[in-house]
Amino acid sequence: MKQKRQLAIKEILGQRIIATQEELAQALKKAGFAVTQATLSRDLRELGVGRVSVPEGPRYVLQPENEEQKMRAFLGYEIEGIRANESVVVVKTLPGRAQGVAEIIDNLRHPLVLGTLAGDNTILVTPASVKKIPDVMRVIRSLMSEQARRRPAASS
Amino acid sequence: MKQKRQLAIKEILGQRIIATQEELAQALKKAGFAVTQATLSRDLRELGVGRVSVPEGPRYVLQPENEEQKMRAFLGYEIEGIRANESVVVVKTLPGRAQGVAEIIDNLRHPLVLGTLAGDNTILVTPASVKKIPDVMRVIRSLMSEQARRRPAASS
DNA sequence: CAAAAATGTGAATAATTATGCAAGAAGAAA
DNA sequence: TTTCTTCTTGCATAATTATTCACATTTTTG
Repeated sequence: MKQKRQLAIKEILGQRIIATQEELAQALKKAGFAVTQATLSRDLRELGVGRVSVPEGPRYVLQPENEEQKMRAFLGYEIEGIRANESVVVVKTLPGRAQGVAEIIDNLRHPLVLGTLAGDNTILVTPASVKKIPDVMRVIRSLMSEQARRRPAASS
Repeated sequence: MKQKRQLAIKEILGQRIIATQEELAQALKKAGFAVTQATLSRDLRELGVGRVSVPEGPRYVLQPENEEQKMRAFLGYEIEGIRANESVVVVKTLPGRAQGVAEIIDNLRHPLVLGTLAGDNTILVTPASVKKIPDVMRVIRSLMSEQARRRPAASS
């Protein structure tokens, strides 16, 4: 039921203007989904729906999948490998993609990552501490995990 | 002062993660702007800043309203169709719009797209691999997604 | 200049959202 | 089936946001 309800939420938000979760609850009720505001709060979080205020008042909006999210969807393809020595982590990417991937890593603002330096197909990731290198590698790998089930990249 | 403060708000939101208006007030205070939550509520509305909840909790996000997105808003109208054979993807556009649309596709610098060649109303998109053709088509279709949503799909 | 209108703000509070907790449902394991 | 997890959800309430009211300041108008 949850899944269908969340689909219904997207449809409703795409159609009419919803200002509050209570209002959304009303609309859902008419569509055959009776839930409380608490559940909607959770649904909206899971859906990544945003709430923006405009002069006419607040309203919920489907967040347009932003550039970074789209980029992230392809990290699995772009990252060729992750290695490390005693002091830094090195990420190998497809040719010319290092800048883009580094950008995404930077934007994570992960406390364990001090910063990145990107060349053409290589990124140098500086960990907050050399002791955290395994953790940093895990973090970067986790970026690819979503894509793990897709077929491995085969180059032309 | 108000104008400078709102500029500062944008900067802060672009830099770090802000979960609440109180938190934003703190950050602003350090930047030399002492205001209350009430004022920030108004500022955020005027700025059109959004608040989205993610698994880690709520956070404020600058709503993307940039030029490219506006361009993309027209893509749905400009793209007439997307087809492919065993080796290339062909995008049909409105007369004279192929160059413009190809430009946008190029700017994606998507790893799965080697390059484009645009005529008057036809674009030839070369995929990184013929095996990736379905993915490439998906990518291009996703550019139109904003429009696709307006067409309410019948659902279960 | 004086009066009137518009603007900006804080304090208090109304409105709304997020969450801790507990309970029921649906599976998974034995 | 029984037991143990894992999900979902509602209730109550904590946390947060939006708004009303009052007041001060600035801007506009006559």
